[in-house]
Amino acid sequence: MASKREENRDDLRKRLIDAAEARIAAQGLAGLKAREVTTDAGCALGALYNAFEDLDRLILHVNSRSLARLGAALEAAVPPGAAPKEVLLALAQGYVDFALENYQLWSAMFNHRLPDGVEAPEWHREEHRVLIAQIIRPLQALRPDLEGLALQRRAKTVFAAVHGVVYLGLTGRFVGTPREVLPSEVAALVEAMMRGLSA
Amino acid sequence: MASKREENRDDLRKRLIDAAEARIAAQGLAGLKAREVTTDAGCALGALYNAFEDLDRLILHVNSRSLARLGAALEAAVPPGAAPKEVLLALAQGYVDFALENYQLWSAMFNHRLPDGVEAPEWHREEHRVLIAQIIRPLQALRPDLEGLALQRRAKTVFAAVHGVVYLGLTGRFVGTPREVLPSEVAALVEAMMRGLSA
DNA sequence: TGTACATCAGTGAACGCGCGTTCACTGATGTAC
DNA sequence: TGTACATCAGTGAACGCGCGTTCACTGATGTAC
Repeated sequence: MASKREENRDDLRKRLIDAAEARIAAQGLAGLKAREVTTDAGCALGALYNAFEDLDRLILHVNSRSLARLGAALEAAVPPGAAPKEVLLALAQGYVDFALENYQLWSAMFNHRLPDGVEAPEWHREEHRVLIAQIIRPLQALRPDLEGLALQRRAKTVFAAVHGVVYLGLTGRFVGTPREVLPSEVAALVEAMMRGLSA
Repeated sequence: MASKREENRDDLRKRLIDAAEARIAAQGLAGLKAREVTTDAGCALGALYNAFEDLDRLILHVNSRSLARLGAALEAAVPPGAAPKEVLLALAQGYVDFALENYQLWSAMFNHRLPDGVEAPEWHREEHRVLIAQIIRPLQALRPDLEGLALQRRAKTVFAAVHGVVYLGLTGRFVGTPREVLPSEVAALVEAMMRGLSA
């Protein structure tokens, strides 16, 4: 059983992640400050550096949570027993919805950069793979000719294409698809890709 | 004819843009510092603020140049007299090539953010529209049923999809398409979309 | 259970530093006559 | 063309500030006996 120290430590870590998540959701990744996060979590500034290596690591944990929530949202978006085409369409719509509803947390996942030379830890990369696996399954059914690596690449391409439309649309940067038509444009994109894929 | 003062001013502006462009190309947008840029341009730190409102404005001019070069590269990538499908494919390949060859300048266009509440000037937004126009033309031929606004949106969606694949692939962030297979994956994406579109 | 010591988490003032921007001054260009 | 004054660009030291991180200290939790 956990000692008091471990309990406290885990509790503080959780409070810090909660606070950071709330701050990012409210003000975006750039609005996250060590001072504010520790105040929100009810601890001193220095305690952050006992709980985590640095602020970047804390952000990593927030992103890890977001990724898990995204995965769950995608899973929930797919109706049970749906055909592969329906599954892909549902995943794409689920992705759009998630991005719309969790804009700041979603974009924090893509905009957070570790300092030069620092790699994301393996456990976090693994989480990414799980996400792609959700696309691979229905894609496999549509493209039985694609082998392991080629299939994996194609799944990433499908993801990246949808992501690109959502990202440019939501950040409003550059030429983006307006928010109102995002769902329909993404649907058109995925449908077009599937018709192309199954041809 | 331009007075000596105007000449000097224009010359300094040009030297600053040149220097900033070179710095960004070499070290990325985040590696651009006012001190370095003015040293490179052969002027004092303060002179920057005579020539431009602030550093952000200078970056805007660099991005404007990059955008123009991108436009020219895309135009050059399309063989004269190509069929609409070929045009779209050539544009996409041209985009991949441009991003690969001008990675830092290309990503600076997408990663530069003005301070909160500051909008990009109209002349810069206009440049974005010109880019999309290059896609609209061939797309129009493939989809004569699409009207003005819907056509424009679809063109943006096509652009954003291709951009997404290239962006995630090149930044290596998240799950990206590996660099070696970018061209073939983008080609597959565009072909699929066109088959879907013309169906 | 109690006592003495060791260990480690919590504290927040202070550090450090990067870096965009300003500003008083100098010197060059332009204007009036 | 020459002189006197006005205007504005060039200079770089100094400012200012945001903000992540450290560190000497205090106090709580754990361990030994």
